[in-house]
Amino acid sequence: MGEKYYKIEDVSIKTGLTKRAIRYYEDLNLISPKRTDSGYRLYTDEDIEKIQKIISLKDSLGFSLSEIKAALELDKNVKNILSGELADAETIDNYAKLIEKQIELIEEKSKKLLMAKQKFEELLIDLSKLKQKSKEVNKE
Amino acid sequence: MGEKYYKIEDVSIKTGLTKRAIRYYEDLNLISPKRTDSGYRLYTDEDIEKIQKIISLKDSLGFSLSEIKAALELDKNVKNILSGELADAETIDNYAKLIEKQIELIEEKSKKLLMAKQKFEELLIDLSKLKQKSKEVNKE
DNA sequence: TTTAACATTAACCTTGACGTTAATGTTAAT
DNA sequence: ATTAACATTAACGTCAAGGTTAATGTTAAA
Repeated sequence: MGEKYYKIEDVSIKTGLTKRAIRYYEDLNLISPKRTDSGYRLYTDEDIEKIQKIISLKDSLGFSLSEIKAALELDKNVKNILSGELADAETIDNYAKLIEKQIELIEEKSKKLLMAKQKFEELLIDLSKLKQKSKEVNKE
Repeated sequence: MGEKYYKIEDVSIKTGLTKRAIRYYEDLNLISPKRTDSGYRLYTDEDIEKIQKIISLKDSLGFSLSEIKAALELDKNVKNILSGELADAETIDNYAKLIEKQIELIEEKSKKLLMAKQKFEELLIDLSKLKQKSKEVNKE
């Protein structure tokens, strides 16, 4: 199968990350692109999707790169099990608990986010009321 | 009115931040506690609430301290206007736009958070199905 | 074939958000 | 009056997440 490969500059353009950041993520074993014989990094579409996932987790969840690594590995391990890799009941239970923890963490963050949003929305409403009033005053 | 004041160690215990971090936030002008004649910092309940707000913004939104500062100042400016400080229509509009931006940012983060949550929930479901199957196999 | 535009590693630099240590002052209790 | 347990500032250290620079190799096009 003829897979398409991208060089690092293309990936940089596609993802918005700098080349330095992309290489840094490789240092942390977050991604592992192929190489040409001469040593150039070659990225697949999958690699790029993974990078975009990383960006999203970093920006939205405020996760550190090492937390992201843990989450991605958890995801991968579970998917391996789901696709046939054998695992005993205890292992499965442990993974399930880890996932539950992640979900709880996300829910907590969601809640706080919505609270912050609500505060801003209230401010906005108050401001628009104020604007309305000042308009009426100027009419007279 | 006899306001209650806390010293830095109490604040540290109440908020979970280290004393170093609390002083650092003061360096960044995020908080401005009173001082005793001898120079000891004195915190009010309001100060503590503000610190808790900062912690929440930092952890849930993944905001940097300077972003938090901007958001808190925006909040304060708007509240000043709402409580009587005069401002022309343009100023009000500008603040409104800034608030809208914050809200959009929060919505974006919320969306991504929920997507991540959903992925984990799907994993969890698949895992529990798998567990069910392995139980059945062991019965035979 | 030489040049422009890519790529590589290695090494040092920077910024944010604190940790740590040192030297010293203050307060409350004994 | 002394001591323990607080407090202060100042200064240097650290860690994550890259930025920047230097020296060098590769590739595609003119």
